[in-house]
Amino acid sequence: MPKQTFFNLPKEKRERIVMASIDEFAQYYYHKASISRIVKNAGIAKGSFYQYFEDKKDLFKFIVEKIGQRKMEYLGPEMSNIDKSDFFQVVRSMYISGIKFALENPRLQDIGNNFLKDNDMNLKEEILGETLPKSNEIFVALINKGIEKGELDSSIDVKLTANIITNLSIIVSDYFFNDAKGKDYVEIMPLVDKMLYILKNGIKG
Amino acid sequence: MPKQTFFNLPKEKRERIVMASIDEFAQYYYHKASISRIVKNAGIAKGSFYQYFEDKKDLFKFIVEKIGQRKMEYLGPEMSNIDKSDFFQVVRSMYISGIKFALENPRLQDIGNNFLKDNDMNLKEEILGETLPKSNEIFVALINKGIEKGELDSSIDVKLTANIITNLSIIVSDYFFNDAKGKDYVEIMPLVDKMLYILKNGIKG
DNA sequence: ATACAATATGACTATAAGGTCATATGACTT
DNA sequence: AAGTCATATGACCTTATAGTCATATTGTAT
Repeated sequence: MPKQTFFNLPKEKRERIVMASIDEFAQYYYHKASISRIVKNAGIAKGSFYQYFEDKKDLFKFIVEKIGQRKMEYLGPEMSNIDKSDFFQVVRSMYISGIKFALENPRLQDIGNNFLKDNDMNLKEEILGETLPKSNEIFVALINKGIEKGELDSSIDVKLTANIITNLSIIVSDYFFNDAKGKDYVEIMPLVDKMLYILKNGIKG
Repeated sequence: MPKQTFFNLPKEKRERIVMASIDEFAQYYYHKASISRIVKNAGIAKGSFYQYFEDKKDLFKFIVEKIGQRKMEYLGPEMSNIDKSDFFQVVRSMYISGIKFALENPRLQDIGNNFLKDNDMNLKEEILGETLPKSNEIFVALINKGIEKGELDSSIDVKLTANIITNLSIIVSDYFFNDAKGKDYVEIMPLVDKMLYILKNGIKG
């Protein structure tokens, strides 16, 4: 957590620091990000930075939390529909919201995705704490309900399936941004639907 | 490419350097790996290192190529069966061989996986060159043949499917090592089969 | 005006990185 | 024994990092 001093700062200054940090982390990710560059771009003194944050990790944690909150603004509404819609509708909305978030917040998406891919388990544990498992648990619950309702094949491995669905969401947005670049928002839906078709029916002829 | 000097070295010394490098990259990955630590652990002088390699990237590229070769020793035999077996048999063998490689070469697996996840596209491009797209192309060809033979649903998006299959192979071994840790070799097959079941039939009830 | 606390500052420390280079060593040739 | 060449060496260079700290500035309350 940033120190109280940081929160006492005028909003404009706080935002300058946050912006400079996001720029830095988006370009250099955590390990290669430089506090010296951040303070230079934010227009504050090095010493001031350490009046606001404990250290680099403290700042990064703050930024990652901000990203999480932002993403929740996209996913939250879809998750409240969980009980009304059927399984594939919910997954579909979540994938689309995920890509929409990525489209509208490319730098945040970049930081978040890279962080999730990072192999520094200590860092991940310290920063995500108990947040990480939660995403999977949501899908586990969703899948179990889908099975009860008969929407899903009861013979699937629930945990593995939850894992696949989580990862497919990353795959579909990576695919959208890398392999199918240049496309715009309207082209998301067909891609997501193609992926969901495979998830639903498999690829067997 | 390492300099000629490196290849002139006695085998024992060369292997000491390779081992120390693998240890270093497995623990610190590319960006945080330290040449100073490598030369210390290999028992050679810093100056000597630069008689053998152009720079850090040169060494890493050499190690990544070695890993690729090693992995091909596992996957190669399966790929020669491509024409005989049916689609899902081939994919199954490749997944299993992949996990077997990971089990028997955990440090190499670690370096390779982390490198593939890395977002430093420059580094990836410089090191993989044209190797990266090839993996996907193999699956594209395989899928097209599967469709021709009627083994696969002809309405699937081939490129997307190839992408999914490539990524599922990473997912299944990550899952095996992280979420299902402690399990031993015999427990791979059911896991792979569960995943293939989903790929084949989907999860719809 | 004075006193006090919060904030701002940048030179500084300590550490480590990748990479260089003049010199030393040792083996093989003549 | 002299000369040549590949190899070995570690002190050294530059550059960068995260983090510290004594001092200066500012705003506020009295």
